[in-house]
Amino acid sequence: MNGKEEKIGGVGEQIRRQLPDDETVFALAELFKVLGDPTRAKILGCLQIRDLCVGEIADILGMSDSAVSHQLRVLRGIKLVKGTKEGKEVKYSLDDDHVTKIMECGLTHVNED
Amino acid sequence: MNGKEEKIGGVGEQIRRQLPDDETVFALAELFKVLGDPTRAKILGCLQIRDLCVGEIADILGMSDSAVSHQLRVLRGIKLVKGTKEGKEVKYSLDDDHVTKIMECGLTHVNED
DNA sequence: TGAACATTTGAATGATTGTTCAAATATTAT
DNA sequence: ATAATATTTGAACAATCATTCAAATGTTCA
Repeated sequence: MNGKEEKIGGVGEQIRRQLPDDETVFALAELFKVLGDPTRAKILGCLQIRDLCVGEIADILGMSDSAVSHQLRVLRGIKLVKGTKEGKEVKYSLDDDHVTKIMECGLTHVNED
Repeated sequence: MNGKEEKIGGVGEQIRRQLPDDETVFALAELFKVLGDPTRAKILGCLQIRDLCVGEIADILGMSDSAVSHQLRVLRGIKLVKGTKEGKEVKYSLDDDHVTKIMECGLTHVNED
């Protein structure tokens, strides 16, 4: 025992027990990672105003349809947005209004000081 | 005009006006990006339980002191945590309780369905 | 059927990022 | 001063990621 390793039943285990399980932490981090890209944040911002199709979002943000489609796939992947086919277009919308709450929550932090 | 470019005064401009300015979007994305790493999320989880110094966090999470210190630097960078020197240790704590609110906000989304 | 439009997909590229390792700094105790 | 402990720092490496480009898929309309 050289004092560097953790003691049996030490502080480590005591606090580890109070932490959320790994699965939860990873899911939470994954959610924030997806929100943590400016392009995706902008796309979500657009969809908070109204439902839009790929081409419209690309127009608004000045990006290629392809780039937008790639990001929408990511957003769809963790159920932040959903797309429903309408003729030859696909109309995208927020999957639930939780997203809006989380982003507002973040905005309060950003807009203070 | 081949129908692919945006019309003058079209949908793009109309919606663009309602979006938060770029500066805000980038700050928001930066915040979420920092939260979007499992290690950093865990560190914040630890500090929600109680103030801790680098070595303790490394112990709890089974990581090297160096790796923890690197991430604490990132967290300090956007004022999510603050560290105060106590002897040869540095005690870290959450900079404000906003962080906890944001993470709880995210957890509600993760724990549903 | 064939042309035009909307979206998706896959590979490639350049950029960013988390961890490791070794070395540096700072504080306390002998 | 020397040794031991705690934290920080910088360079390096592998892994991840966003965008681009070209091609593929699917849908509508003539």
